[in-house]
Amino acid sequence: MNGRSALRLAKLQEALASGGTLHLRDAAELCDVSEMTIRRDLTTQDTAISLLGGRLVMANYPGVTPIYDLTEQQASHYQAKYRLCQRALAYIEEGDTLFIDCGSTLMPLLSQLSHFRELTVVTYALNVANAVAALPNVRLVLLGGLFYATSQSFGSDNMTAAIERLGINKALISAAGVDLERGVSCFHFHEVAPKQAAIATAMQCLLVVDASKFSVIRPAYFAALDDFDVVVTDEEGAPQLLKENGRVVPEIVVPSVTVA
Amino acid sequence: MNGRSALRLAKLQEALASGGTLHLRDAAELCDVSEMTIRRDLTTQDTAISLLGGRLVMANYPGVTPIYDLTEQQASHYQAKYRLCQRALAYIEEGDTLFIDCGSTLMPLLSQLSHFRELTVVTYALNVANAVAALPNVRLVLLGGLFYATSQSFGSDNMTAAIERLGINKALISAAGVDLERGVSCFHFHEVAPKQAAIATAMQCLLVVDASKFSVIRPAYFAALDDFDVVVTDEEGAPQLLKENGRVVPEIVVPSVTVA
DNA sequence: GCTTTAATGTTAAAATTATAACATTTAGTG
DNA sequence: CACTAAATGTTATAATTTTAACATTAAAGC
Repeated sequence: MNGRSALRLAKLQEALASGGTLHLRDAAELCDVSEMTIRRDLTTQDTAISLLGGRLVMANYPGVTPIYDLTEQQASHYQAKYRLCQRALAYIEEGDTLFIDCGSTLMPLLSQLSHFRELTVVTYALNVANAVAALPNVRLVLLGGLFYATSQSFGSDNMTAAIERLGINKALISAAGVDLERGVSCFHFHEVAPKQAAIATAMQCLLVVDASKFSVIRPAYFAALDDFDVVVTDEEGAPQLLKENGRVVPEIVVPSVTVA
Repeated sequence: MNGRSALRLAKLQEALASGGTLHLRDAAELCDVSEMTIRRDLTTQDTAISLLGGRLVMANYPGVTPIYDLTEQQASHYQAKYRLCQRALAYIEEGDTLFIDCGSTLMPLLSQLSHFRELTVVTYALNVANAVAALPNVRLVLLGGLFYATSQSFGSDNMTAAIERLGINKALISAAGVDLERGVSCFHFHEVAPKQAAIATAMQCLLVVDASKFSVIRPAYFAALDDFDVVVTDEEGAPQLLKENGRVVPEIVVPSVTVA
């Protein structure tokens, strides 16, 4: 290693600290060395900076795009999710006040909300908030508290009271497990209060889950299946699965597999 | 414009929502069109996605690297901000519970927090929360409410009560204006309650402002100058400016201009 | 169903970026 | 001060990305 190299990287890191990119040629000029030297600094030394298309960007830096490639699988997985949300979208109307649950299931829905004139979204998830914050037509209410990184969501002891004060119209709930006997469950206990409060206040409750969640039980049970008005899912078999044993289950919507 | 194009972009946006990059060739395959079409989508339509070195990355997305080029001036401007925060950093100690104000001033501080073993950060700003959420060693408490896009922060009527419940150790406050007579002010009224509550509860209050804020008055006054224990600023003239008229002002820290 | 236009695809050339090999400079050592 | 080794610079070449022009296909209107 090399002291001068480390100094150069520190300088560049400072310049990039609050975002933005710096062209390799400018970085070289800034440090008064050749482009090749900067290149070598980046490959030789251990740094938070990546070179992407001739530009230096912060990688693996808090809150900043990590530079890694999405695999094709990962990318195509979004397609399935996208279809699921497309169906849930049919239930959303102009002017609604929506409760959006945490997790990744409902994320594809959010960008679609830009097509409405005016909506309100209530959430306790950071990733949901970020997506909604970018939409000028959607009023965002974030329920704060202590941050739980695993679910990218917040928990607090007055979550229930905070939710009950809001005029939530429709609740879109996701889950990690759905079982006819035991009901609907998730991984984290701090999610129970907001989910239950939302289900209690909302006029209409939608459970949005892909079929892999059926017949699965997770640690934190939060609702019975018939607390929901609609179950939106993505596989043909799911309705039968739910209806067997002669049980009454809510309306089930399965997006047709043939989507353009 | 074109509906199909918008759909493709929404799809790609979803795929990129949680960070990472997607190669143009994979994006084309995912959408089942040619690379050229994706290229055109990105240049024709208004999108949060940028093409950088053949890879799609999120740009201008909350908490994610905005893709713009830093001019050499800008790059050195970050150095100034960084130095300002570097000085404020000297006041932070292991185990502190920090209140971090909204705005861009304190952002360079946040990445530095990774060097501590354990901290707690309380904030009502989305950009701050995003930066802190990425730090595994920092406990994050976000004070939620209605989102105000202009300041990337939340406002609610029980902000004061929520802050008083927390054991905040040190408050790092930023401002848009500082005036000897009128005191310290900001742009948005919803920021007043959290700032005041934090100043009231914290054991130590730091005002972190660059010198351009002096002798400036903004719509929402929230504190007097001597409500603070320390003023951290970045210009030699500032202390004199504050001390004239024989007024008592808090300890002032000016980062030395001579930094390697 | 024909015409027209918009959308998409294809190809080749230009520009840019990455890699590798070798030349030169600089710093340290006896 | 020469010698050595590390660091940096230079150049040429290869790979990739961007741009532009034109061909093809699909959609919309009459």
